[in-house]
Formats: sequence, C-alpha cells, structure tokens
Amino acid sequence: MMTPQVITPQQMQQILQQQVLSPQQLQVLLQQQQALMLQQQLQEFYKKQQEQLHLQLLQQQQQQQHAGSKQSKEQVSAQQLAFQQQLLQVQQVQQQHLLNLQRQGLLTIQPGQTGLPLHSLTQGMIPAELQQLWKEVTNAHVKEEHNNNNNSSSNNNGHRGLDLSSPATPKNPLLNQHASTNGQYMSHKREGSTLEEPSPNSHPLYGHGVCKWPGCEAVFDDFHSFLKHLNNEHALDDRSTAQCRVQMQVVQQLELQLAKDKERLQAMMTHLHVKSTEPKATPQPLNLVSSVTLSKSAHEASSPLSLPQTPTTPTTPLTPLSQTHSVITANSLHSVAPRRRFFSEKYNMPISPGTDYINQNKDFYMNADVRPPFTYASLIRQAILESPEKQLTLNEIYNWFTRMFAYFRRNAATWKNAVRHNLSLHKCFVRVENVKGAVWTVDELEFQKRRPQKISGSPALVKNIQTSLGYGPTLSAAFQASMAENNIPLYTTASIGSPTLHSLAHAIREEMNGAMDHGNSNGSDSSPGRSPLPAMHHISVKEEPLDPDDHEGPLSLVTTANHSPDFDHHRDYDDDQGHDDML
DNA sequence: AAAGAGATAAACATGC
DNA sequence: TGCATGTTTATCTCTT
Repeated sequence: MMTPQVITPQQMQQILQQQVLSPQQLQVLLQQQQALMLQQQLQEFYKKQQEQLHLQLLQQQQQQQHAGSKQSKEQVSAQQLAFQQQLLQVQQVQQQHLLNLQRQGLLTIQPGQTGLPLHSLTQGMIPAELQQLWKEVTNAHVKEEHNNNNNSSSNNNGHRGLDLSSPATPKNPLLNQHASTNGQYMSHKREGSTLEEPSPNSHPLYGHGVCKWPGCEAVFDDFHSFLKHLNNEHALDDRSTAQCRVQMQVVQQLELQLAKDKERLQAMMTHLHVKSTEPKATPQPLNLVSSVTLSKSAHEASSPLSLPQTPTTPTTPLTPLSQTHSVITANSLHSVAPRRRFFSEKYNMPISPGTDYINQNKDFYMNADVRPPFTYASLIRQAILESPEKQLTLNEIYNWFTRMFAYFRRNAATWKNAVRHNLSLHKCFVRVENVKGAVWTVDELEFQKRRPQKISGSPALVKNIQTSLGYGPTLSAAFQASMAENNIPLYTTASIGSPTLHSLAHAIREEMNGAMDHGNSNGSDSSPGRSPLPAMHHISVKEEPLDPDDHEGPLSLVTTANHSPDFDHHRDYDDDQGHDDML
C-alpha cells in the first residue's frame, strides 16, 4: 500500500543521523515526502472517482440497452455529455491539486517517473483528448458488454490518460533527480514550469547545444553526444548527488522568493483596494519569527536557569518540520533586517552569510530532532560567547544546548558527559572561579590554535558543501538580482549565487576551521579554490595575528548565537526525561 | 598506514 | 548518600 516511493522511517532516520543533508534539504525532503504521500492519496482518490464514473457509465448503457433502442439519441448524448463534464471536472480538480502542490514546492513531478499522464495534468484535457478518451471508454465498454463482463471495465488500465493509479512515483526526490538526468529522460511534458519545452530530441539539461548541468556548459553538436556526455560525466556519484542537492536548495530559494513576491503583490493589491485602518496591509511575518526577532530583552533579564517552562510555548512550533518551513519563509521575508541589526549590535559585526543560514537552521535545529553538524567544542564556545558575560556555568551551557537544539533534549547523560569532557579536554575552555561558583570561558587564542577540524558526523555534508562551492556560476543573475532586490544578502564578489549556498558553505567551512574568523576582514577566509567570501565579512572580537590557514569564522554558530529571548523560553531542559516526546 | 580529531563511554575524584 | 561537577582514560570512527 505504502509504496516504496516514500522514504521509510528507517531511511529517513538514517538520513537524519548521517546528516548528509542540510536542514534546508531536509525540509525539502520532508515536504516532498509529504507531497508524495499526498499525491498517492490523491491518485487513489481520483482513481476511485474515475472508476465510479466508469461504473456509472456502464450502468447507464446497460439500462439503455435493457430499455430497448427506444431511448432517444438525445438522451444518450446528454448522458454522455454529463459524463464528459464530470470527467472534465475530475481532471480539472486533479490538475489543480497537483499544480497547487507544485506551486507550493511540495511536489516535483519528474518526467517519466510518476507514471502520470503529465501532459494532461499540466495542460488539462483538451477537447480532442476528451473525445478520444470518451471513445476509448465507450469502446471498452462495448467490448466488455460483448464479453458480458462488467467487472473488468472498472479496471481501466487500458484507458491511457485516465490511469492515475500508477504508483511509479519517485522513491527519493534526491535520487530521482539523478534518475531523470541520467539519460533516462523521456520526452514527456516535464516538471514544473521552470524548465523548458522539450522536443523529441530535447532534454532539460540540454539547451542551445550546451550541457546545462550546473557548472558544466560543455558544448555538443548533437543530442546523442550530449546524452553520452550526460551519462558519462554526470553519472550517479557523490559530485552529481551533491549538485542535485544544491539544485534543490536553489529551487527552494526560488520558491521562497516566489512566495514572497506573491505575498507582496497581495499586499499591494490589498493596500490599493482595501482601505484598512491597520498598518496590516503589509503581510505580517508569521508570528514566530517576528516576535522572536523583536523581543530580546526578556532573555537578558532573566537567568537561563529560571522558570522551567513547558517545552512548547506559544511561539514554539508544535509541528517542527512543517512549520519550520513557514518560519523560514516568513523569516526570509521579514525578519532578516531586524535580526541583522540585533546581531550587529550585539557582536559588533556585519551581517555575515551565515546569518541567514543560521537564522533558518536555528529554527530548524530548535525544533527538529536533528543533530547539529557542529562539534561539541564549537557549540560550547558558541554558548559561552553568546552569553552577556562571555561566561557560563556548566548548567547554563547545558541549558543552552537544550534550548537551542531539540537534539539535545534527549540522551542528556550522553551529551552532557561529552560537554564536560570537552570542557576539560580542550585548553580553549578555561574554568574560572566566580562569585557564584565556577564558570567557563573561552580562550579564543587556544580555540584558534586548534587544527582545522572536520565536521563530526557529517562528512557527507562537508563534501556536499565543498562540492557546492564550485557551483556558483550556475546560478542565474536573475536569481541574484531577485535576492538582492529583496534585501536578501548577496555577496556580489562571490560567484556563489545563492545566499543559502553561500552561507551554508561558509558555515560549514567555519565549522571546519573551528573558530571565529575575526581579523579576516580581507575576505581571506575563503580557501583557495573555494568561493570568495565577501570582504565585508568581518568579526571584531579580538584582533590577533592569524595563521593564514587558521583564520576561522564562528558564523556558523554565532548566528545561532543570535538567539533571542523567545528562543530561550526560559526553560531548562534539565533532563532528557519528559522531553523526548516534544517532537 | 599512521596520526589527529571528535564522539562516546566510563571510571574516578571532589564538593555540596 | 546522592548528585553535580570535573578530570582522565579508553575505544571507536572518520579524515587527512
């Protein structure tokens, strides 16, 4: 029933634990999974509807025959017409549903994968098709009448164009992108509206004699050599997979952008047509982010150790994954600037590429039980640096972990032990006797002395990001312009087009480096061969001589540090007990 | 293959 | 005595 298209919980868990995907990608993946399931349900529904229609038709025709040939042809025609209309309605509803899914970015129909008659779905049934369909239906019916077998008619596999029951939906959106680009592409009507119109010898990755695979641009004389190239050069490997993931992010960004522009348009229309007394004509950010952004004082005022709260305050999404998406959307729309300001003030640093990434992922990690791709040391450091006094007690560090990461609301014994272990082990963490006991501080020098680190537990992610760094040129100027136009930070000196990609890569690189990149205002924090980072990226924590290879950037976590009081919830996740069911 | 780094587990000490 | 805190060692995995 639940077909293999949908990723099993085990697979999903594996994906989550291996962290082969970035938070955004996870969101996309989850959404696509939801869409797939929804799609299956829709297909079931439509199939049933159509079966009903066929049965209806059969019964009608049977009755007509039983009633003799006296029945007027007009009546038959009227019934047929009604049926046609009904059929058309079903098709339209179905088409609408699927298109809506696509518009929402929840569904990506891959050519040749869904088994759906995509041409009908995306274009609607043209009259000729309907006529043909009608002929098929009636012919089949007549045949079956001759066979005196009514049952089989409901099994309308022979009704091409009506068969929506094919379960051949993608097993994995990620991999299926591969499948479709691995030479398996058939000249179906293709997915979505972002791709071009195919002709018999066309391919979405082939245009104007050029391979349009991200970053490829190889030129080919004919389509077959292109296909050869596609199969050889863009086969299923790590690189291609990573590029597909990146492409998913690009698409997601575009979808977000589209959503924003739609919202803006709506607001404009509302403003022009409706005289509202409230300044609400402008779309309000979805509660979560706006409140999070604007209410900061409470956090500073109260100790993180105070007042245990329920795990889910009104501002905490109960359904993390689905809502995270909306949060991110709203976030990208309305909350960037305030957060930036807050961030800049607090850390005396300009907005970095990591900000958006973390602002998004902060929400993600706060609510999704996904292990953050940062080392304990980095997290501890971040927690400490985030504190007003740049020092925290062990318990406060614990609280920060549980507050900021859903993942650390379970298995407390394990990760707390790891935290203590890290505090003791790393020289960069200095224990200071304080009035209220011992607190931990960060020795930035020591922290920077650490060797460049890998990302624990997520090598695939690193690889993906690194791969994505070479991805830049493929992003369109239009996309960048669109982003810029909406105050989504773009780094024009960088070839990386997507802020998300950029920030993601940056965050990861920082994590790899393991420390603040203060002093690297010259933009030298981009590794050779990697994407250049904006010169404006500057963090003024300390000015220290840095080893060129050792300059580091905290942004991955610093942005996490941009936590506002709403995140705090002033609650302690003291223990794993009782919190495991949060998500 | 070796070394380094990080995660995890666990033993142990200390202080409240 | 129990618990929180802190230190240390061991082992494993992964990357370089």
